[in-house]
Amino acid sequence: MAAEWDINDAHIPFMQELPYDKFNEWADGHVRYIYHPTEDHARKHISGWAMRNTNNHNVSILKKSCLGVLVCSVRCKLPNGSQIHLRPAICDKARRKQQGRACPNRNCKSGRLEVLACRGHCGYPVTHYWRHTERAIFFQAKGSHDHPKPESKTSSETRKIIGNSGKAKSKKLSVLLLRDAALGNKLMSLKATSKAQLSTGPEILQPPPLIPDPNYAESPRCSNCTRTPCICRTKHCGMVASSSHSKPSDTAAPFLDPIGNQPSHTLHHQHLHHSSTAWSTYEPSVFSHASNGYETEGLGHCTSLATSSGASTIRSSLMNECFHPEEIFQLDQPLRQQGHTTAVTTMPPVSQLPPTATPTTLLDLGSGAIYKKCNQISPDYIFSSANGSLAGDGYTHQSCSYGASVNTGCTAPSSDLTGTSKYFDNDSYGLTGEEVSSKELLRYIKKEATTMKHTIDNEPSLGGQMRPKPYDCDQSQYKKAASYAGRSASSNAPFLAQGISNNNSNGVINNNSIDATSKPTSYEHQQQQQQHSQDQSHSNGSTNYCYQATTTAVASPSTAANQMIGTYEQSYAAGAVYSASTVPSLGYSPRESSQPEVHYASQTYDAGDNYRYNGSYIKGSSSVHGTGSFHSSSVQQMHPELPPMAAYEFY
DNA sequence: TCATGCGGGCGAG
DNA sequence: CTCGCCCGCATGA
Ligand SMILES: [Zn+2]
Repeated sequence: MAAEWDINDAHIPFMQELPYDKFNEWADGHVRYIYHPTEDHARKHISGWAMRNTNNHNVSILKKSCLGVLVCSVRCKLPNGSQIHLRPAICDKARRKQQGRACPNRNCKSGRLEVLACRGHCGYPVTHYWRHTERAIFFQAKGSHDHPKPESKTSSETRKIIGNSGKAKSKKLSVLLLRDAALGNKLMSLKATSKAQLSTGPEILQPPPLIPDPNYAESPRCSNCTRTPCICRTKHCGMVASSSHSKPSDTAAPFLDPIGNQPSHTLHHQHLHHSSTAWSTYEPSVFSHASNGYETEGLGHCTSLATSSGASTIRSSLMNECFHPEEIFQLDQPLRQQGHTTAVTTMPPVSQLPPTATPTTLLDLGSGAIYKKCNQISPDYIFSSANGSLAGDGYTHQSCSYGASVNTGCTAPSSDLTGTSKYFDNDSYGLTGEEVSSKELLRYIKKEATTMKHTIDNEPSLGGQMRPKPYDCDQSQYKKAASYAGRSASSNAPFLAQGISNNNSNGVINNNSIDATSKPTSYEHQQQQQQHSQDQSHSNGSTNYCYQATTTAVASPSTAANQMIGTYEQSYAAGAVYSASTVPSLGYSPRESSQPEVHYASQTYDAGDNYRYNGSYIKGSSSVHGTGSFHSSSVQQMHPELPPMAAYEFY
């Protein structure tokens, strides 16, 4: 896992080989993924969740917050037992319109659609961050959705089409929903029945639980918050519910209330089981979605939670509660009968699609969990433990990871250099050049510079520290993070620190860095299965996947080669070095723990920073690099045109 | 009409 | 300062 990096980091460590993750449409929980620049879904910032763009005052990082899901005010149930979970319109205006509409469920007379707000991140909507670099598209999610999955875009689109054709849109919709649900349920049931099925999505299934556990286990923190003391409400599936509790009851409350009535509240209180029940209502839809992503969400959380709590059993129970495959199936048929055979027909595809179309989602889940650990752990641990060394686990991981990364970095470095050239290439594409000139850039730069300096010294730590922050609940986390950053900076982490703040922070730049986080997924999958057990151990043990720290990193310095980076890169390189020494790299990899593949080298920045800024800020423009060296990793989220280079470099 | 991005601004903490 | 959010503008389906 690449947990090491954080999107906000001014400089992300880059690895020679990025462990690209499969696209996860339903990323949930604190996960980080690294997608290939050519990954279409990633380029489009697609998500099964209804994510709306939010202004974080950071050109280099696109931030999106979850709008939750449209549910029936009465929480009516569809024939199959599932509930309606429509996709909220991203457009505020359109969403308002949606809200007053009558529930599409034929059987629901009085229900009206209302938005079930997401408060999965410490009481606030789950946020997704996208950062584009030449070689990769970095994705990071903060928070675990405390609501059912909304209809997937594809399904919603289908509905629209159908609706258009016919009038009984609502009805048709309901049908569709049911189908979706059914599919999802089926899928779920299948999953539940055997992991074997996982094949396509096996990862998904397993991962979630596993991942969560470790993370959870390791850190006292709540998955959501990451913080040790869970600020959030989360805890279990209950996360949501719990979260509501814990957190701000306020926020939570609203959330619940809307639902209607009882449900949410009860659920929360009840906790898992109840929650599960609650979810169950939702779940159907969720699952359906799941087809795409797979339900990781609902289940995942639950499972993860459960697992953490211990409960394989729980899980099963949850599954039962949540899924109700039987119901689903039944439903399906009815639905079909109702009509839209077409829809039905479509459905199947959908179900299938998930795997194919949205296969990534599966992975994500799994990976996500893993990541979390790494990420969360490292950061948290780091913080908590301090440094180090110890920390054992977390740290160790970090160290490990870092080390690994470092190593990689080292190795990478050389490559990087070459890469640098690549960067240029990249730059060309990515950045237009422009520079983002904007104030922000300057700000970032300043920040980076400052941070860089610090970081440089410490870079290695970066990953670790930085990351942690991300996960944690915002406030505390952020704050902490910041503090950490500072701390780390002193120590090492600086980089990350910079970036961390998503929102307004400017700091971030695109670097390339990737962390291993993303890898995790890949690893995760692999690892997961293998590791799951490990993961847990992880916590214990340490290492796990991750990152051992090999020192190899050193090479990285060479990376400095990165000259290109000039600034950063070098810094990174240095960082890498550091990492080697200190850092824990994130390494994702568990892969080899020992080996150095990764290379993150985080560079410190110095001058380099500027580049980044350029790049990132530029977003596209930055051609800046022109000189070649830049890597331009431009951040531009939007255009990831560039193919990933082999090397990474920094952006 | 919307989905999406961008970015100014405000307010809370 | 950091964040969350509201709001408007612009673009492209
Ligand atoms: Zn959400």
